[in-house]
Amino acid sequence: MPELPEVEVTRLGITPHLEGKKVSAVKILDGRLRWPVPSSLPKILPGQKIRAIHRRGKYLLLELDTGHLLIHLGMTGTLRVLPSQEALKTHDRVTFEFNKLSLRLHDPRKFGAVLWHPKTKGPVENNLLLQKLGIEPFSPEFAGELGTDILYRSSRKRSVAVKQFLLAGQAVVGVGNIYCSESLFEAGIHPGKAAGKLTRPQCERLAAAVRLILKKAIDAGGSSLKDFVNSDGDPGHFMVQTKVYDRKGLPCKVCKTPITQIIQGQRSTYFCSQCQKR
DNA sequence: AGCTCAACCTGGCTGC
DNA sequence: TGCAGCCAGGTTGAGC
Repeated sequence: MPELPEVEVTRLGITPHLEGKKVSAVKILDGRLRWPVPSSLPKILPGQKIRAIHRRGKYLLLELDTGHLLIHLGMTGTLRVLPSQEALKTHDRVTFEFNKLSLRLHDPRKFGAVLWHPKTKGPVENNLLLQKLGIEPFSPEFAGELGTDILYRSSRKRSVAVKQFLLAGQAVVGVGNIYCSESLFEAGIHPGKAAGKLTRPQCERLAAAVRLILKKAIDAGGSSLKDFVNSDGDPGHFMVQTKVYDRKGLPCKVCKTPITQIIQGQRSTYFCSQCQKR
C-alpha cells in the first residue's frame, strides 16, 4: 500500500513520539519478511536512542547511536506507535519497546523489511538498497526545470512505457502504482508512450504533476496524524480521491470518457484515452 | 544495459 | 455456505 506519501505521513506521525527515546527491548514476532529481520536486533538496539527519523524513497531510516534501522513497509505494512500494554495483533511482525510506548510493524503480506546498517559500514546513503534509488521528488535537485531535466535526460533511448519508467523509480523515487496513474493523468500523458519519446514539455508537465500529486497526498494524510497514537483506526490506509486509479469504466472527471484499465509490467494502469495523449 | 516476468506472502472479493 | 480463482498500494533477481 504505501507509496512515498504514506511513508512520509508515517514518518511525521511517529517522529514526535520517538525522537530522543531510548529503546528498551525489541521483539521479533515473525522475522520472515522480504529479507530475514536480523536476529541480532534484540541484542544491539536496547539502550540506544532514536536520534532522528529520516526517509529515503519509501524507506524509513531510524538513526540510532551506532547505526541506522531501515524499515520498508512493502505492500501492506504499517507502523504504529501504541501504548505498550496494547495487545499484539495477528500480523504484527516486529515490536520496538520504549518507556510506555511500542512501535509496531504490522505487515500481513510480509513484503516489508527491517534491516540494520551499522555506522561501521559507513554513511547510510552507502547502503546498497538506497544507493540505486532515483532522486527525491521534493529535493532542490528535482525542483522546477531541474526536475524536467532529470526526467528528460534519464528517459532518452528508453523504449519502455512511461508508466513503467516512472514506476521503476530510477529517475525519481516514491511514485507507486496509484500515484503513477494519477500523475500521468495530471500531466495529460498516455501511459503507454515510450519514455524515450517524451517531449520536453511533457517532461516538464510530468515533473510538476509528480510534485503536485505527492504533495497533495501527503497533505491529505497529514490530517490523520493525530490518530497515530492510541487509535483503533489505520492511519496508514488513507487514500486521496483518485481521478483515474481504480475507476475503470467510470466517467473521467474532466471529459466523461469512461476510464480505461490496462496491464503494464504485471500491474494495472488506469487512464483517460481522451485526456491523455501520446 | 535494458526489458520482461516469476517470485515473495496473505487476505479479501467475485462468481459458481 | 463453501471453495476456487483472481486481485492487491513493492521490489528483486533471473534469463534473455
